[in-house]
Amino acid sequence: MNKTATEILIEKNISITSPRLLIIEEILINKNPISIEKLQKKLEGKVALSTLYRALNDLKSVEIIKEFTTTDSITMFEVLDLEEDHHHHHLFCTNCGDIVDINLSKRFEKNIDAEVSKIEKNFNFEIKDHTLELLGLCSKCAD
Amino acid sequence: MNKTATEILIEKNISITSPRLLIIEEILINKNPISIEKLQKKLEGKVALSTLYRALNDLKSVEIIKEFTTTDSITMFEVLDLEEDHHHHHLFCTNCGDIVDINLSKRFEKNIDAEVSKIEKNFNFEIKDHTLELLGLCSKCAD
DNA sequence: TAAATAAATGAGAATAATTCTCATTTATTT
DNA sequence: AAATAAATGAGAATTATTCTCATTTATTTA
Repeated sequence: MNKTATEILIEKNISITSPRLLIIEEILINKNPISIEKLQKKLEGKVALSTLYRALNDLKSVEIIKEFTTTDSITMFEVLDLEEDHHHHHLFCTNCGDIVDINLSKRFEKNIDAEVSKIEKNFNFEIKDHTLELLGLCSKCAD
Repeated sequence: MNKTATEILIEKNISITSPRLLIIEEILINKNPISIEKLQKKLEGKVALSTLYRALNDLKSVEIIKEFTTTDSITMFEVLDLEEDHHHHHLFCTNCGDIVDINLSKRFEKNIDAEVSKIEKNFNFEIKDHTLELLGLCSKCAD
């Protein structure tokens, strides 16, 4: 069963406040990563802008959420999946900006790992993580 | 043989000015993508900051360079490879921020394409492009 | 469970990155 | 070489984000 926002805060041992709950819930509702812009709109009137930024940083520092920036410079947030292995990849709609989380098959992940170890040797790089980013049009935007 | 900065500007039919030449040369010298911060430092005293930003936008709009943002929000620029197929991937050093261009084997690219078409169907997404981002430590930063 | 303490919030000021304005300079065309 | 068009530099304006501090809310203690 899914954790509630309150449970998540308790688990991470930080105090339970209304802005934090609202923010976590909003990101959870969205299921996929959400842009700061959308978050702002959704929480308009409920959470002050300064609080939004500060609370997002608080939630990041206890690893409840993760921030990343898209290749075209949009700041996004996603809830970190606490229990499961949360390695995943992203599907970007280059038209509306929506991002969808995807998992690759185990078999293909193994393929990637094999290729990655070759690259590690060739480039003398110690690779810790990877993501495959897929860019295109979501069903709505494809018409 | 490699094109000179002047030749690149002529080819794209935009006027040849000293800031544009200096910027292209600086990005070319670096071989790999360069951050706006580094570019700024390198061109300090030679190109006004407002000109730097404007010229970068000009060069982007005629597709001489490409801008992208790293997952941790650093703005980067790279010269687009005019002749060759320029599909490539990036190796990110999470410590010093350096980025190295890499090519995957043809075989592995085909693997990716196959996996990607499955995902297209499953998610009803029209995928146009992909990049594999590898995150880790470059040889210097690994100690 | 109320009082004391600690932490978080909201509003707006401060900062940083980027874009805009406009008078001057440089490039291109005639 | 003169006329026209385009680009530059300096600093003002804008936008995203962080910071400050008085007030409010949450947590701890008695």
